[in-house]
Amino acid sequence: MSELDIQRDQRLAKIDSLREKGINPYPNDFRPSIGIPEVLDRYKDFADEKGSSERLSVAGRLVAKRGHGKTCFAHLLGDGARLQIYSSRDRLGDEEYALFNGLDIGDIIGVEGPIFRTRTGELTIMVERFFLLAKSLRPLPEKWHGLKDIETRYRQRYLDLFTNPESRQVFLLRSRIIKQIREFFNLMGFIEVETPMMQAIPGGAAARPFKTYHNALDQEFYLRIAPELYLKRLIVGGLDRVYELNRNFRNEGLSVDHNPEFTMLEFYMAYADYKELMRLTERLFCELAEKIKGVFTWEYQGNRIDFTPPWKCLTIHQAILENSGVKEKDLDDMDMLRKRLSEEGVPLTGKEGHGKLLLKIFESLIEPKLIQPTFIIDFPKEVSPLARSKDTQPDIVERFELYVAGKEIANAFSELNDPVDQRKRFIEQVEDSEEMEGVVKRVDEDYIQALEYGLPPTAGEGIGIDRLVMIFADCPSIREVILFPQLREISNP
RNA sequence: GGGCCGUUAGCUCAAUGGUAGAGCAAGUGACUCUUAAUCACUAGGUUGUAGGUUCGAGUCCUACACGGCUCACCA
Repeated sequence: MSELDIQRDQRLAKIDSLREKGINPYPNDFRPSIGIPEVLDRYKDFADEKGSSERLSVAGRLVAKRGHGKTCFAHLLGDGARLQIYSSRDRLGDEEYALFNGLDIGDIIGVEGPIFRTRTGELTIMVERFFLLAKSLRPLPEKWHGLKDIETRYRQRYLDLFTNPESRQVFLLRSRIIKQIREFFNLMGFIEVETPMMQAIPGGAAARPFKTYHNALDQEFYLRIAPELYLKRLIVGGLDRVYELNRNFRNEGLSVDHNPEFTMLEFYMAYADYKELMRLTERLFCELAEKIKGVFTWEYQGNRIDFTPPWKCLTIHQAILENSGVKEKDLDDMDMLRKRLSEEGVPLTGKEGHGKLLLKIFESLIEPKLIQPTFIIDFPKEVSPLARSKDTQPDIVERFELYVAGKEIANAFSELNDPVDQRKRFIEQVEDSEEMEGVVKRVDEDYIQALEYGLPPTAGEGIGIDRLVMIFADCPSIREVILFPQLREISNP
């Protein structure tokens, strides 16, 4: 019998013995009068060693216990804060005090009593009554080192959350960021919408989708890779400012920057163009920085990132010339670009057009070097099938991507609203695209039809929320900002 | 999918190819202001799995599983 089984059996035996005494080990009739962080705040200047006149009732997880014979100190963890409690045989009497000593670290309990400050200065509740609220059967991770094993932290996130305060902080930060983003867009008159996660034609991006099946409809669906085409249908429908903050699914490799399901903010604004979205994006990030961090600049993984506007803005050509050693005359020379890419070890199919080659050069040579917030503009039309062309340069589109810390954080453009042009580009896309395993490539005629009714001139943007949170929380991996990152299922042979 | 690294008690970690160990957690006892409480004693292991080499394997070799990093894939 393993150590774990022994401890579980001991605690199961305790449950039996409690039940014999008529004590329910899992009651739900205790109501705390105050949360633990509030106790610490309200009584932070309280200095009485004798105790308060008012009695508090608080609840939390027992995380430390120090018995001294006829007295016992312990700590309760609630809402991420720790509060000391003190029980003594004098106060509780023999029977109750024995029950208190029978509590295990990990148990959820409620206590009632006055508050006082110990000789060593710690705010403490004098336990007059206590209640077991949920018996814990398993030993907790080590009290000093916490839970270190990365795999266990992801698989049993609940343990990570209550043992490692830094981890808890990351997810509180994530929640505040998302709340602030919603507030930002709500105040600007955007409405939040929800569009299908299950799509017959996965559009709005070029990624491999997950496939699923609906029994009653007898039809295959794809989990969405982007909400884009549905959101623009809503703009056609007269919802002039919409945003959706929700999950996308892409059936691709996993990495520190990629999780198969990830959270994306997409928003669309009628009667605006990509230049306006650049200004809006700066404002959004500055507001987030100010409200969440209180500063515009902080360290991310050893690099100081400065969000003070205006941010750097480079055309994709400028970025390549500035950072790669590629000569200006070579930018239009497809053979030279190919040569350089093979030198970099980038695999090519041979079918890439000029725009695709440029983009690959940019992604392999430039992207990792863009540490400070940088807008990249003037993307080739060839790699932007949903973006509006520039009136002056039809091969270039009105589009920007935002890079921070070498990561793509946002992608935006003035939307293509010419249905004839859009159909042409969809057809080219279908013809040119490599056959992806199990994915039926076809033109989204329903979307074209919507465009034919008239899409107002519109600008739209997608922001990767997980990556944004990584930068705000200084996390090296996307798994640190996703509560339950995708891991392989443990197989039991 | 490739390469490198890792996997030892519930947790955090040790252990030249030679008897698997510590701290925390657990159990028993002592202790009425402790706080990584202290002190004494006790129990807890198929060293990720399966093979192999060896007189002898946690340690060396092979395969597999899971994870981390990285490369590839990736609008």
